[in-house]
Amino acid sequence: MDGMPVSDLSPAAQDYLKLIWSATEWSATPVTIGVMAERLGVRPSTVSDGIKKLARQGLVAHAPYGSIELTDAGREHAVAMVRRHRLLETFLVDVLGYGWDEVHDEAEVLEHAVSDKLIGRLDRKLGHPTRDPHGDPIPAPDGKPHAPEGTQLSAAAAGGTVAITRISDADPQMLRYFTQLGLAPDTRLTVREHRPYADVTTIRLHGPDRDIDLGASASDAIWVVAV
Amino acid sequence: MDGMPVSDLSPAAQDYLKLIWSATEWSATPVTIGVMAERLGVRPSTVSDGIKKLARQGLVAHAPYGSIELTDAGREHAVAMVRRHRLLETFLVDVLGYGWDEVHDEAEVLEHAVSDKLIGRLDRKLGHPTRDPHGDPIPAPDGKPHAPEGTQLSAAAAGGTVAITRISDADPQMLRYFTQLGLAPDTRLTVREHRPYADVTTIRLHGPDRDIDLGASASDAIWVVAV
DNA sequence: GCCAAATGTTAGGCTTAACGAACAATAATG
DNA sequence: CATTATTGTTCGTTAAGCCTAACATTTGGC
Ligand SMILES: [Mn+2]
Ligand SMILES: [Mn+2]
Ligand SMILES: [Mn+2]
Ligand SMILES: [Mn+2]
Repeated sequence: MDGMPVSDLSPAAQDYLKLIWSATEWSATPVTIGVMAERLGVRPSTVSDGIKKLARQGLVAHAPYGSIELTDAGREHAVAMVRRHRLLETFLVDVLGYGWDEVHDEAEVLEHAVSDKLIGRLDRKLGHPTRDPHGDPIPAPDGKPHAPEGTQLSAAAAGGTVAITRISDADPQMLRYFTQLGLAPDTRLTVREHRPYADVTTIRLHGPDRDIDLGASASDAIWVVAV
Repeated sequence: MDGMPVSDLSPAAQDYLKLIWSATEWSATPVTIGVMAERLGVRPSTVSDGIKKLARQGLVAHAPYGSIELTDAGREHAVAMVRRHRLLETFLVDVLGYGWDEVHDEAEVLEHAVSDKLIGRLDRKLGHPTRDPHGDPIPAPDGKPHAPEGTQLSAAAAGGTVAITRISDADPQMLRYFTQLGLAPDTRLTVREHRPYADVTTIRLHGPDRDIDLGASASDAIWVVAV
């Protein structure tokens, strides 16, 4: 029912691996100790120690002051955690009626507490979903790599017609704002213009045919593909 | 939606309180350090330390070498945990199709990871259930005391016709055996006889009208009420 | 009622995950 | 390219939760 490694790792280790994997899912920015500390809300010294231990366990490759990369074993654990996280988010929205802005923190805790059996049952109950409420792909049980496509809205060519692929779930407040505007995965729109120094992107929503101005943080959080 | 204290307690503390409450739910045996160590699978020294800390926090009353009792504050936390545990078990059976013998350990972990919001949603989704898959009452959100009734089958008067109120979920193997026999909460039966030194209780199942011999451990795990 | 057995407590260690302070290495700036 | 700023590492400490071993108290058998 589920082909991935049972995570006998600590919650902290699971979060480290998941974060390293996720950080390179939509952009190629190298993962540093500082970035990890920032995102995990702990001090760099904590992450430095933690990464050293994961390196000893053969889950990451890391030379002092060097960059951090997952080994094959580490990637397996990471993908398993991403799958758990996204299936749980999908469950919370589809079955328990949560809003898409409410699920991230709940899943962040639950992902460490659920068994592989529960994840298997959830997957079946949900009809083997392939995307979570934010449009992020849900890895298959065997951890098959999936090719995420799309670019940030802020980098999309003006004039093009696109569909939203995913929206970063990092900021619940922003998600609520997007809900108000009618922006969600699969929404279609046309990129009207990028105003450089104002850092504003103007888009036209299809359907209601409304024009919307988005700032840099918003147009960085939205990923689109040409349709 | 949920009236009970948010548990900012550690998983270990939550389990301690839940155990103390549960231990006196169906019998009046005093809760000792030894009993707790046994049931939690840790050493008595560990429990002794833990209880001392809970006493300092005002959640249990305990003088050295004395008996252990919950304070009002401790009872509130305990009942909240019991509610979580039993709602989760019910969810696993009713929604995810688990067997009643498979839910205890899963709920034992999940109960520490779910938010009050999730518990509220679960409760609504399940239609505000009042009993868990083993027949145990689910405390109301406000922690209202519920009066569990019934006696152990081993202590039920011979000749009487009774219904099963609850079956202890402590031993999954035994639960599977009961499933085979057709014994579950609400099953009706007649107590035929107790054979003293053989420690065997013979019952007659209504419906299939089968006679079954149960040993001491089995007839201690089943609680019945007269019908 | 005394003494041994059973039960509970204390003390000292271990591990994990966090921190801050001091230090080391790398990157950026003039 | 030298110096400063940024980033990462190491080390000593703390707090939980667990353990074992030694000790204290209570209980129950005689
Ligand atoms: Mn997490
Ligand atoms: Mn998501
Ligand atoms: Mn538990
Ligand atoms: Mn139960």
